[in-house]
Amino acid sequence: MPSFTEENYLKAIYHLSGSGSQAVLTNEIAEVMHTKAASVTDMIKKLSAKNFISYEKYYGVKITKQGKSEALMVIRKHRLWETFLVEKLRFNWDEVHEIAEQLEHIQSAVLIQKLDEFLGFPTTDPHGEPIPDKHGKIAVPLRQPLHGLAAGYTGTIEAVHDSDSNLLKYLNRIGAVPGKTIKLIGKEEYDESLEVEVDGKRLTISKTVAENILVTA
Amino acid sequence: MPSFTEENYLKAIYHLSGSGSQAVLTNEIAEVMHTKAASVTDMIKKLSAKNFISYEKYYGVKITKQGKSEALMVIRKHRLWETFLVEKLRFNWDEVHEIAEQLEHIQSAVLIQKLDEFLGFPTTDPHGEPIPDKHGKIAVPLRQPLHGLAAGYTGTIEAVHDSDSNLLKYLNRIGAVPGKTIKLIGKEEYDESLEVEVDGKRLTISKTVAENILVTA
DNA sequence: GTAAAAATTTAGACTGGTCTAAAAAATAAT
DNA sequence: ATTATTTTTTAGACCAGTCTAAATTTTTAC
Ligand SMILES: [Mn+2]
Ligand SMILES: [Mn+2]
Ligand SMILES: [Mn+2]
Ligand SMILES: [Mn+2]
Repeated sequence: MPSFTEENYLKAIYHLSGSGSQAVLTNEIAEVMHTKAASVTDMIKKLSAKNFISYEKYYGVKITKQGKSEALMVIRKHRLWETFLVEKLRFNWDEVHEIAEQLEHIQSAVLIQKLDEFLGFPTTDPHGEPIPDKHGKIAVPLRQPLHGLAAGYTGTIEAVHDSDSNLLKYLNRIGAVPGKTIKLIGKEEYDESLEVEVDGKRLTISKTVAENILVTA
Repeated sequence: MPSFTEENYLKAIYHLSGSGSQAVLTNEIAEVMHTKAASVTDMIKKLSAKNFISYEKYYGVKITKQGKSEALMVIRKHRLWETFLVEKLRFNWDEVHEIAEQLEHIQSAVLIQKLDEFLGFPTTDPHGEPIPDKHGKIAVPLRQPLHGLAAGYTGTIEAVHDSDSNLLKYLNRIGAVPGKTIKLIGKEEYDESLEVEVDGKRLTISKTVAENILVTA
């Protein structure tokens, strides 16, 4: 079994690799883990020794089948707990990520199965992210950041990035939540801000915000 | 904030001290923590430096007001999570202790308040143990192990010790659960087994079992 | 009251995870 | 092609928590 810390590394590597396809570099891991490259190299060796990743010196790491499976189980737990916190305990969607970071490491296969059942086998978490099933199968939806699309685009908000509480509070305030239709009216060249229409309301959002809104392709 | 490990030590010391009244010896702690006396001495120094306990060399430790408060919060979380697992996730009462040992260390005051509310502010856990309130106030009930009482005793089962899953399965099978009336018919001198009547049924229980059943005084 | 036994503490070492500073390899610039 | 820069790895250290073995203190036995 991977340790608490190893689970966090595997999750980060999985996400950085685009669900396991590309190789991930040491510095990329260091950045998202808020740690130093030297620490990452140490951990990489441990994960490699346990066959969770394959490692070629100076050329980054690739997650293995086994590592991917572990990562997906942690992601499943994280998203189920977030759903529980919002649906059952009535948390706001901006308050749950940090708590789920802890809950995702509780070890008990039965627990997570019963939790899944209790929640009615949800398919997405409060931020629109898909929840892997008990076999680690996950629906990989086609979607892209709103920033980068051309003016005239119309689509549906599929998910939003969940790690910044202030962003989520803001998105909730302007009604930019998963399921809503969003139109891209125009782009401002100077600061790359976007003129959009969400839920019938016209407003301007910054580049940073637009990068965190994921819409249908 | 105390660490994961420090919380487990504080909880053990609190229980061993009889809710904080008596001093606790190094070897007692080592035994319940499944560790060695040398490790306990090391930890004692850390807990003492943080003012969770007061420590006199060679004469054991006493838990402080602050240490007691921390211990009670961990106990509160443990018992609320056990209640959640049984009441909401439909676990059997013998399956929840180990999982609650992990869940009790999740850090979030809001979480535990919302959980308490979700459960309808329960006052006892699935094994009959009282749940401290958010201020750490706990009802200290008068009760004693069934073993040691005199033949002829009649009373109510208040609680049972919860750390052994096989014991709990057995108690459930014979109907010796909190709330039930229990009569002590007689004692066998040889092995200190007891002849009892639980829920109208006559049966013999061993000394070990009787030590784990807590009844009204 | 001294000796033996038991309990406790110290000394030194190990693992997991982290860090800084220095060395080595890879990439970019000229 | 050599130099300069960036990335990555290694070397050595630290902290939390644990261990074994040895030293110290307390308690028990006679
Ligand atoms: Mn999250
Ligand atoms: Mn985490
Ligand atoms: Mn318990
Ligand atoms: Mn615990």
